[in-house]
Amino acid sequence: MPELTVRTGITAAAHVVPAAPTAKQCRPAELAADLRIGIFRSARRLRAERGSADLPDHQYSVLGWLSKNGPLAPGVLAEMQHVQPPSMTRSVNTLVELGLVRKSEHPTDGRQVVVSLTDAGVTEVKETLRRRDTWLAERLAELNPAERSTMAAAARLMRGIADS
Amino acid sequence: MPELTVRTGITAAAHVVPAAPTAKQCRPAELAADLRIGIFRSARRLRAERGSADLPDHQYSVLGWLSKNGPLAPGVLAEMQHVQPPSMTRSVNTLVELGLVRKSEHPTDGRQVVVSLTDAGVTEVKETLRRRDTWLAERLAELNPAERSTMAAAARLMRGIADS
DNA sequence: TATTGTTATACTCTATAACTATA
DNA sequence: TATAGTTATAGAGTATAACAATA
Repeated sequence: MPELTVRTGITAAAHVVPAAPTAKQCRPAELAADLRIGIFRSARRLRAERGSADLPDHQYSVLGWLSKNGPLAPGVLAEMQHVQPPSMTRSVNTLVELGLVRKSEHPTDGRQVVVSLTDAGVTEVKETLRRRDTWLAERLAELNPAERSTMAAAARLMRGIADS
Repeated sequence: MPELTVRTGITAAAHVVPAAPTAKQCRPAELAADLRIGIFRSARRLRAERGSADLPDHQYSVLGWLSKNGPLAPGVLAEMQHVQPPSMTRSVNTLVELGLVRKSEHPTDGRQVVVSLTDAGVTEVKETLRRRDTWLAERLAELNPAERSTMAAAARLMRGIADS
């Protein structure tokens, strides 16, 4: 358990939730409704923070996946985004025109195309993430250490839930 | 502070986070990145749970706002959804054809139209929320009481953050 | 013959501008 | 004259089907 004594005056229970939820609020059914609202509202607000290219969500996701996974084929990107291949062809072409990605030949398979981020694309991803995290960090900085600890634990639990 | 002694064996600290986050994970900058991922992934997964009408998000939001606020004018709905009036005209007409909303005359102002949910529309909203909450509640039921308490506190903090 | 990607075509959603009806 | 809403038209995004190139 972290000792934050010096700076916060809080010792052992630095991550105790300050205003304890009631037992009712912790029942799965009630909690689900509360949490759903919190998640949707936060996601909506966060998504509004964008990089300077101000891309639509579906185009930004392409940059996000390339940033996370490295160069990918259009077919793979289409599958990731749950769209059909022709739609991804269109999105990728738009991003090429914007100078955010490039298309290159596959080294061994002449049928395939490899899509990768340009420097501008890398910058756009970084800028978008930076703006979102800056906005969120400013809000989190207004919380007290115990509340931040709660959010840190919740962040990990939400990732587990989403991946289940 | 709630006493959950009997059922959980946990007394004073029922909402203590089980695996305490490290101090680093609680710093606003690091926490923001973790939380952003948790929020986006959870929202994406939750949004996939829909009612039987399987409406696109923008059409479902109209039902959601009507459900929350009662009958509204198309212009108000357009403003809420940040779209232009003609777009909302189209969405509302689609929902009318689906039998989920109705358009009526304004009692005093002949220019205005009042959009309200039909019984089918009410049912669709309830079903969507029920499916999302059921899915989420099942995941939450797999957590231990302390983890659920953490999520309950986080839910309230997220609503505060989103509304700030 | 199967796979990868693109082009052709149509439908949906959105926006701006012009129009109708009412205040 | 101002307001609420619709219609007209055009620009994106997506889907299915057909096509081209390669394995």
